[in-house]
Amino acid sequence: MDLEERLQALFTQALLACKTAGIIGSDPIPQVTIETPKVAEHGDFATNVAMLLARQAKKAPRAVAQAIVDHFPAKPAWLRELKIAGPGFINITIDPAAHLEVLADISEQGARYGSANIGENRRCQIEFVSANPTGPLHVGHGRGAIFGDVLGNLLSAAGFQVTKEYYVNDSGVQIQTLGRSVYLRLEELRGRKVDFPAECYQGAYIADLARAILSGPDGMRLQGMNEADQIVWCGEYAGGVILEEIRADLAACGVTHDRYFFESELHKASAIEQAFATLRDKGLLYEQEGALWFRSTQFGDDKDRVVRKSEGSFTYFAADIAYHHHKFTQGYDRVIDIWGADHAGHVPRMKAAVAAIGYPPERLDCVLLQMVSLIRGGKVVAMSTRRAEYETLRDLVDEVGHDVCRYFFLMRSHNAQLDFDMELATAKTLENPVYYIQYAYARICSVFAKAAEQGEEGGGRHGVDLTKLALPEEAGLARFLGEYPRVIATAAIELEPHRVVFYLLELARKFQAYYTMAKQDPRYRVLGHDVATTAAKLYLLKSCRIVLENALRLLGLTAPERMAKLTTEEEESD
RNA sequence: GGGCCCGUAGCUCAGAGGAUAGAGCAUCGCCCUUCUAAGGCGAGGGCCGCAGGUUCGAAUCCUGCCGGGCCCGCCA
Repeated sequence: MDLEERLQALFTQALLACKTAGIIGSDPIPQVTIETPKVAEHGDFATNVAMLLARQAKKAPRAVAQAIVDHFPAKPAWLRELKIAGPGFINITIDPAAHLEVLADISEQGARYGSANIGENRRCQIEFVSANPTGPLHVGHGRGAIFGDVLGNLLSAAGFQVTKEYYVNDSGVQIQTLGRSVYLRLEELRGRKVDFPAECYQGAYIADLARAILSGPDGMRLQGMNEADQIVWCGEYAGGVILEEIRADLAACGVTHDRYFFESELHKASAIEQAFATLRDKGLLYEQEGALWFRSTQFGDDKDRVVRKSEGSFTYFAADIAYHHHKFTQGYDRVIDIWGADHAGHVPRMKAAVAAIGYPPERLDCVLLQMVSLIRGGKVVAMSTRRAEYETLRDLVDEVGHDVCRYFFLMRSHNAQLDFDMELATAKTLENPVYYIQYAYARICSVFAKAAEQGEEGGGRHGVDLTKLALPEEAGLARFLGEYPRVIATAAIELEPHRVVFYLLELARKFQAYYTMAKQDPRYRVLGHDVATTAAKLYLLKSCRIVLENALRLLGLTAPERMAKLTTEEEESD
């Protein structure tokens, strides 16, 4: 139990005592929240519970606070002082050494430190990227890919059994169009003059594919097929090749899915018909103007949706219903879809579908990622999928590197639009927060290397004298390390990985500040003290290293033990 | 016209009922005999879009308005 939980328990006891004494009414006592004051003079912790109770107690908030303090259980040794302040806060001061206790937990739990059991081992599927295999991934997909990957790690750390899945639309119009696009380029190569239609994929990669087919073993065989068969073959072939390229691009930024689920599997298993049977039994399907409609308005959508077009084919949404039906029959307790903000309008219908097939819609979360703009030279790079004028994810990763790419996609709330500023990501590497964080980690490793060199012992679990960590920054650092599990828990509950990014940056800052103090004040040096002091300081550093490493791993960033010296801008101009 | 997201320092953004609103970048000043100065310390800079309301207390919750992004198909 950490300090906040212990304080919460003590205050709850005090409130019960007040209730027994008749000072506060018989209403259920409120949840005691322990917060961290922004100002140091307000103590280590504070609670506002007296102000919340003032109304029902019909007393001034400060009087209620006084009563709570009077009825407080016997103070444990680590609790120094309770002080009533301001409009009715109770400020709490604790023995700084108490903050250091967490170091033993960190040391003991190692890579597991920060994990929680919110998920209680429930199964959670998270679906992301799911781009149609009709062309390379662009930077917008990159955000979804890295966000999804890290959200998966986060939920895994929070105690869910996570499966990361990619839904592949390998049938339907888009693959037909892809096939036709490749086929037409093939015809061009064979010397036929063709009008390349606007709705076909314009990118140069289409012609590249056609060229590869023509010069490959299938080139001759295709000649013997009729046009329709050639188009089908081209679609399947190109889709397969492009999907492999997508897979490779994802791998280049450290994203792997546990499973690729193909839309064609749904068709093979007649999953759409089966899902429809369920809906039809409930009277949720009806025909109108030759099309088949799903009564999504019964579940809060603003209009009913077509699931089978009047020309007979299913809509994309029909397959989505079947797919989500499938997800839940697979035994997932929880399903998360990660979509671009342009799909916001799909959320009500998807939730409606989940409810209609008989699952509580809360079991589906749709996380919407706002749009990404790539900034070069202070200007937004115009992108057009239609004209195939866009920056690919692969080019971005190649240009800025794996870690910077991931960090930049993760550093914003999913509700905020993301400006991916290439100037910041590349040219100003010295101010880049990614390197700053990694440098903190490398510095710790370097101290340990030095310690080993000099034969100084430390970081061991036994016999560490924590009283040797008497500097205020040391208690502060330990305290901040102690907040890590809470950050993970909140981030997991809110589905907000960026909270971990901000925590990590702040931890790096706190460490760097502490470390640099040694330049002015030898007490801040880690090595070179008496054995017990050095051992204690190394023990603190070991904990910092564990938390940095755990957070970096969760975000999928590398934790380098040393960093190559980069050149500064002045040096470059020499 | 309707829906979703956003509006906070010069710029990019955290903070989502608490006390004196934060960080990075940019600007200015100071600090290297030492475990990596790729660093640290400090300063300036804010009607938290506007107007009402709820509350002991609002950047945070509610309503309206203004500005920006995305969407509103028997497309995917």
